[in-house]
Formats: sequence, C-alpha cells, structure tokens
Amino acid sequence: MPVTAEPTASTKREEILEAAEAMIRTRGYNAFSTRDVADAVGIKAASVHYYFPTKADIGSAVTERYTARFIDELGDSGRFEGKPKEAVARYVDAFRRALVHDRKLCLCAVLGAEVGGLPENVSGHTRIFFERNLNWLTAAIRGKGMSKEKALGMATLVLASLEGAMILSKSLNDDEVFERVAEGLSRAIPVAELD
Amino acid sequence: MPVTAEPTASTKREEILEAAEAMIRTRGYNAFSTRDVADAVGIKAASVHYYFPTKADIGSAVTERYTARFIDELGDSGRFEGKPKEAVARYVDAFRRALVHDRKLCLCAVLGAEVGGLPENVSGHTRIFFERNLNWLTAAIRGKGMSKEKALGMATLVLASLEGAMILSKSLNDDEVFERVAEGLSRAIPVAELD
DNA sequence: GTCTATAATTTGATAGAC
DNA sequence: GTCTATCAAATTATAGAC
Repeated sequence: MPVTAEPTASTKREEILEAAEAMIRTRGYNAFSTRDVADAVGIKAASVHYYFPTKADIGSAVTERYTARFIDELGDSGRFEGKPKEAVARYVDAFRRALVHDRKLCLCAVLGAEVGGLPENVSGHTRIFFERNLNWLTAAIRGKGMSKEKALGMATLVLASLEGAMILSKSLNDDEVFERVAEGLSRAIPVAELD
Repeated sequence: MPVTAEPTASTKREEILEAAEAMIRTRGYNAFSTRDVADAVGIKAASVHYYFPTKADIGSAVTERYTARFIDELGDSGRFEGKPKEAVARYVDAFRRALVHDRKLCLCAVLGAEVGGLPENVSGHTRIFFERNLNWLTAAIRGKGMSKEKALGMATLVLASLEGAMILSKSLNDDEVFERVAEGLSRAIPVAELD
C-alpha cells in the first residue's frame, strides 16, 4: 500500500466529494459552485465534470456517501437490545463528533432545510438518510416488551432533537446548546421506558 | 378602512417580504432571486431595489418581521407561571400552525442550517430569533422552585426538537413525524419537573 | 485526466426616463 | 414608484485539444 499525500481522500473523485460535503455542510447546497470545488482540490471547473456530469450528481453522491459512512459508524443496532439509554448515548456521540470534531452541521440537517430547492436525486437521498437513521434508532431502542410505536416515537424525538440542536448550536455559536439538548434527552429516555 | 385585494399584505413592500419569506422557507436563502420575488408580486426586478437596496436587506427584513410576528403570537410568557406543560403545549401549537397551515418550515430552521452561507445581517437576525425564543420559553416554563438552568435546559430541548421535527416532517413528507415529536415532548416535560 | 475556450443563462445591481 | 436598458460577474455545462 503506497503512502499517499491525502490520508482522508485517496482519489481525486473522493477529494471532490470531501470538498463538496464540507461546503454544503457549511453554507448549503445552493451556495457552492463547481468552481469552488475545483479550486479546493486544485483542478479546473471543467475537470470536475469528468467525474460528475452535473452538480446534482455531486450532491447526490455526497449524500449517499455520507449516509453510508454515518450508518456504518453507528455499528450494529442489535447490541443495544433492551438498553435504550446506551443506544441513545451512542447515537448522541455520533452527532457530537460531527459538530465538535468537524465543526459542521449534519449534512442532512442542511439539505433537509433546503429540501424544496434541491434537485430530486439529492432530496431523495436526504429522505433515505432520515429513514435509515429512524430504522437504526428504533431497532436500537426497542427492547422486549416495548411496542414498536413507542420505540419509533422515542427514535423520532432523538433524531429531531439532535438535528435541531446542531442548528441552534451553530447559529448561536455555542456548543453548550448541543450539550443541554443531549442532557435533556438522557433525562427523557429512561422515564419514557416506564409506562 | 378600505377593502383591499390582499388581506395579508397591504403594501408592495410587505408583498415583497411575504413572497421572499415563502421562498426562503421553501427553498432556502440562496435559491431565490430578486427576479423571482419581482415576478411573484407583479413588478420588475429593478423595482424591488427601490424598496430594498440589496438582497441581503430583503433577507434581513424578512427575518426581523418573522421574529416579531412569531414572538407576538406567543403572547405573554408570564401567564404560564408554574405550568410548564401548558407553556410547551402553547409553543408546540405555534410550530404546528407554521408547518400544517403554511405547509412550510420555520424560517429560522432554514436560515440556521445555511448560516455559513448567509450575509451577516441575515445570520445576525437568525441568531436573535433563537435567543428570543429561548428567553420566552425559559420564562414560560420556569415555575417557583425551578432553577433557571433547569428551565433553560427544557426550553432548549423543546426548541431544538421542534425545529428538527419540521425538517424531518418536510423531508419525509409526513406530518405524523411532527406529531410523534410533539407527543414525545409532552411525555418528557412533566417528568423533568419532578427532580 | 486535465486543460483552454466558449456558450447560454442567471444574478445582483445601477442609471436614468417617465 | 415603476419601467427599460444595461452591466459585470458568476454559474453550469460542452467541445475539443493535449
């Protein structure tokens, strides 16, 4: 295996996706151009179209890749069977990493907010991100004896809270906002188990 | 008082703000143009600049107006003293109206998600929206004997959940998602009061 | 694969007539 | 107040050379 100069994106194609993702997560889909991406990876705008015919194709590939990575990092939802608190803690950590480590919003919080102004293949993959996350969370939260409706309700609250928390934290430029939401969730979850 | 053709926007200036708000809440700030707004209100793009020198001025005025209207509709936060459940129910209703009646996201959910791609006066007013909402909610939730930190924690969770719930509902095209979050909140709140 | 050149369109904004 | 005319810049994309 050769030593590469870019540890995080080994091919130009991936460098493009990496740069585009960073820009979308910072400014939104309609605030970056193929030129911006080209500059960021050191090629000309026309060359970007060699890898992706249209801008929408970039957005679509970015979202697909983001979703796969995110779900993959969560790991097997089955291991939390009957331990909703741990499942939620694990999930909160994934979002905290995105906000604190990357200093950026969740890609799909941004795309979801702009959904009426997106090409169809981008909004479609945004929807899939949310569906897969609700599926993972519902499975991870649900224990024996807990109804599927109840688990889905908790999962939806967790996902919505965290996406909103990221937006609030960024807008107010205060990571503490995210932590307040995380703490509020950890209080709410065990209680909801009881009834 | 004369009968007007437009019950919701009596002057051209307000028509512009109304149209711009609708577009931002649907597509995002960077996906509408002064021409789009001009078309919507039946004038030429150049005439829009008579009312607002720059596009950023439109965005800023839209956000200021939205914030004032939203806080105004909530009414006096003092009347919920010691009744957090009722305060939150009232607040949830305000968001539900925006989503179900307007069929649109909260303006500041959209702007907050795009915050890195906004002119400074627009991101500034977005921040103010969130600050004023947290202030209102904290005051409405807090009863005698409840610490300010605790009320602020609940307020942050409520605001984040609802902003996130709108994004999820729109992306998944399912109002039930919002209702699941609303129900989850109403379970979480009374419990949090106890300790 | 990457480039230059170029095209068609859109965008935010201004000048000045009416 | 609203218009026409106009502009410079940006944007998405294509054609074709190297």
